[in-house]
Amino acid sequence: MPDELDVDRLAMVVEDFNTIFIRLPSVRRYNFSTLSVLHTLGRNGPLRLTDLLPTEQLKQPALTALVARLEEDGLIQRRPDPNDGRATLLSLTRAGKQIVRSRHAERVKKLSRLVDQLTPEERAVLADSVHVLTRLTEIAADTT
Amino acid sequence: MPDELDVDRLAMVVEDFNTIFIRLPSVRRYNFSTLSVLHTLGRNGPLRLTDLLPTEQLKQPALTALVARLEEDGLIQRRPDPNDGRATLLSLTRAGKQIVRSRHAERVKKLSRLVDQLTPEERAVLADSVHVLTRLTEIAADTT
DNA sequence: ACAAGTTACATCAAAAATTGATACAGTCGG
DNA sequence: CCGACTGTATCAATTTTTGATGTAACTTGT
Repeated sequence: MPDELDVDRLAMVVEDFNTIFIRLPSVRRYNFSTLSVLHTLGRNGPLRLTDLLPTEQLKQPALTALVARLEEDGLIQRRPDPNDGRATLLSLTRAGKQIVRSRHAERVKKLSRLVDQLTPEERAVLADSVHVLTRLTEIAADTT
Repeated sequence: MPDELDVDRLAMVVEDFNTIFIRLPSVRRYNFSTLSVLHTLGRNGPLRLTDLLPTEQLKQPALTALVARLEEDGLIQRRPDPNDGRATLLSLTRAGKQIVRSRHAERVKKLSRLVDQLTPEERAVLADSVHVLTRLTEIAADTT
């Protein structure tokens, strides 16, 4: 058992965390697309529709419709892009942020309960790895 | 900067990996629900519809319909549950497994490219953490 | 400074996916 | 073996997504 990085297993673990997170009940019944859009907007500040599009698994008309619904529901704001008359800047309202935050909080809660059952040594190993994992996601953000 | 585990950041990192994975193009255009069902069946062997249901974000009629489509497409198999005349056991066909495998392979490839850009020290830290992360998902499986 | 081409988003009808209500056959406890 | 319950299917109605297309705003080359 060499101490070499098992990327296959790393991918599997991430997949499993995904499903653990997905199974967490959401406050209201927004579908996957909706929650993803809220998450992305919460994470990546104001975005134009076109810039939001590639991160979501939707075609443009579906995203337009989804965004319209979310504006109706008071979860996102649309304002003209000062640099481009055709574009609209999308961002979360306070209510939208609240939803993203509360979902994140539930995931933290879930993770905390799991982490509590680790030994102190295991927790220490995990603690050291968090910044490396973060680095990985940063590399991904740059590379893309 | 204490070496204490930052669960909040851990949750964020997992969320970010989720979106990195989600953005990977899928071979054919199956929607989220479909891919999730395939993944779950691939991971958790034959399952009855009722046992599959709680892990998916769908109501029962939608899952029934989805499963019917997947059977049509030759991605899953349905056979009677020998222990319960009402139930059906669902499992992946060879073609279904192939899809799950190839999606996993793409994620491994993506992760590999990211990992390549880490320093050896960072990779070592990550390598040590993988078994702890795996433990976490096992705890989650048990707890649920 | 303007025509031609491109980009950002909207609109619309059609297709696909999801839901709630309900039906029905199989199972279980007394 | 009866009444209650469970597992899945079916159906009509609703919601979501798509492909095609339109329109206004930007850009480029001249």
